[in-house]
Amino acid sequence: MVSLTAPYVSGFLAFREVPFLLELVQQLREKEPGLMPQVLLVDGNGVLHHRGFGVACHLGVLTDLPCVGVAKKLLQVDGLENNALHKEKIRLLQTQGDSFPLLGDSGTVLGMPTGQPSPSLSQALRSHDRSTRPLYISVGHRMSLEAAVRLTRCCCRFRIPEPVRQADICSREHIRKSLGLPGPPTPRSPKAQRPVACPKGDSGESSGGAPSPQRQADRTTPGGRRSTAQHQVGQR
DNA sequence: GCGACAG
DNA sequence: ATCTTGTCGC
Repeated sequence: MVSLTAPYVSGFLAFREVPFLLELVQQLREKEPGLMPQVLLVDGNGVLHHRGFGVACHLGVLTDLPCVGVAKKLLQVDGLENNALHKEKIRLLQTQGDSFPLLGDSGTVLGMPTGQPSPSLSQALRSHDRSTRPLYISVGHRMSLEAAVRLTRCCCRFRIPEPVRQADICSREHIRKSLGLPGPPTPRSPKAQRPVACPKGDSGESSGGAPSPQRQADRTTPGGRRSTAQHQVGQR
């Protein structure tokens, strides 16, 4: 558990989160070098960024590890807009298959939106779903966009790639345990469960070698209505 | 008032 | 991020 000091400002996420992520990597290097991941999936953007250098780039440079930016929303930069046209392209991803390049006004390919990851794992997808929100994959460090997209999709059991999802789940759990526990020790009723993100079908097939552990995690709590940003964060 | 807004 | 609302599967 750490305490964040920097507030969240769009475009400056790295300045808030990277110091803690970097420290985790360094601790790993020192104490458990055998567990050092070959690549990090970072919750945020890489080059898909106002200045072409999002948190995934930032962390990549400081750790010298390959990094992939995995964002859940389109950061509207370099002329990219989450407008009707874009949404239509996203909607087509379902049927068209994979993804398309996000080309900024500058002529740079900034990223790739990816739809539902593996059709083989989710065939019930076609029940009449519209909620297909994409992931926005961008290069962080030392990896091509194509490899980043492939790797990310291989890690997806649900919408959120499993390394990111598990970091999320584990960090929330850690925080919940740390601060009293209004949680779920008894999943009693078949009704009152926490609805999980994704769709319906998923053939229970797990890829043998999820190739990449990863880093990431943090949850913030409003921390009172003081304007001073004192947020609490879980790491793992 | 309205749109933006990675997490 | 957090919050609501709605849908679907078990």
